Amino acid sequence: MSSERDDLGAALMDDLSFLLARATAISMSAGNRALTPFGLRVRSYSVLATCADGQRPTQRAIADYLRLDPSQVVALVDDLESRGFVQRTVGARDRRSKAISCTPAGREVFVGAREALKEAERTLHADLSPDERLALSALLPRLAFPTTSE
Amino acid sequence: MSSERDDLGAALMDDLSFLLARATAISMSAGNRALTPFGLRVRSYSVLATCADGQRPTQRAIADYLRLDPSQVVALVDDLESRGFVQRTVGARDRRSKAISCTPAGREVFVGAREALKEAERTLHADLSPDERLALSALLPRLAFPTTSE
DNA sequence: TATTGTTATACTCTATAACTATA
DNA sequence: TATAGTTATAGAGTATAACAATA
Repeated sequence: MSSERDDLGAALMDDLSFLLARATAISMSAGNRALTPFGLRVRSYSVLATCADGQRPTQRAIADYLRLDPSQVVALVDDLESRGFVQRTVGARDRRSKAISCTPAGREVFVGAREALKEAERTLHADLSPDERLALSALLPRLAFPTTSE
Repeated sequence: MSSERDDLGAALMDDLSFLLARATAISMSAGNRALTPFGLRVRSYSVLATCADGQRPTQRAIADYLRLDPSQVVALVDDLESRGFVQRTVGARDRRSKAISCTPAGREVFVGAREALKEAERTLHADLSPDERLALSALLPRLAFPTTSE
């Protein structure tokens, strides 16, 4: 071991893309592990989260927000719907669209899953100071939702 | 349009994992696009970067540093080697290991690729202030190389 | 016995294109 | 014509297990 960090790839250490990718890999790995007891993965959890607070987003809105292709959302909603966590409802005004709503069962699993995720994140970022965490909470949204049209 | 950001998933907006994942997706997409002219992808570029400055890391060291499975490194090095960008050399002391070294051709393509990546990143993060960029450069390594053993 | 690289396999994720039904 | 959802498919990334050569 002895810290691979300093030894290799000096060129990569000031590469925000690389750092983001590595941080995300660690985070997703821990997240998926934490969500396993709930039968969810980071991906399906995030879909559930878009409707868990009582909103009824269309699949298109979910796709845009999560930055997924609409066809991926189909599969994710299929999965969540087959387990009774969400429901599709044909749009009233626009009958092409489907509003996704969270069932009580979905809401329940979401609440537990969210706690498990938060706990995993706490463990993972235990060595960050409150200030650092605050700074990240302010900075990451800038990267995740850039004004520059991707 | 009209900013999907505020509308959906309030639960996700304070979720560092989600923000990381979304930022990474944007960054990787832009990175892969920028690297296309060089016949590289973010993944193969990062392997090249570990030896481009003249170091000769083993595949195992590369796997640890990039957080890849050793079997993935095999495929990536195969690809880079087949195009003459890197070379495998059997380790002198430990004949099990293979030192990966960068060829002049590899070095050349790396330099161009690195510039293209930096340029893409500049465009993507154009709306960040120098202070914000500095803060990210300090914070992201903390997430990418946590002291907590993953 | 343990480790490096390798092969193989299966699964997840990503990216496209095309189709349907509505608008 | 254009858009929401869907289906299908191929390619890239991830995760495991097992094996040969070497330590």
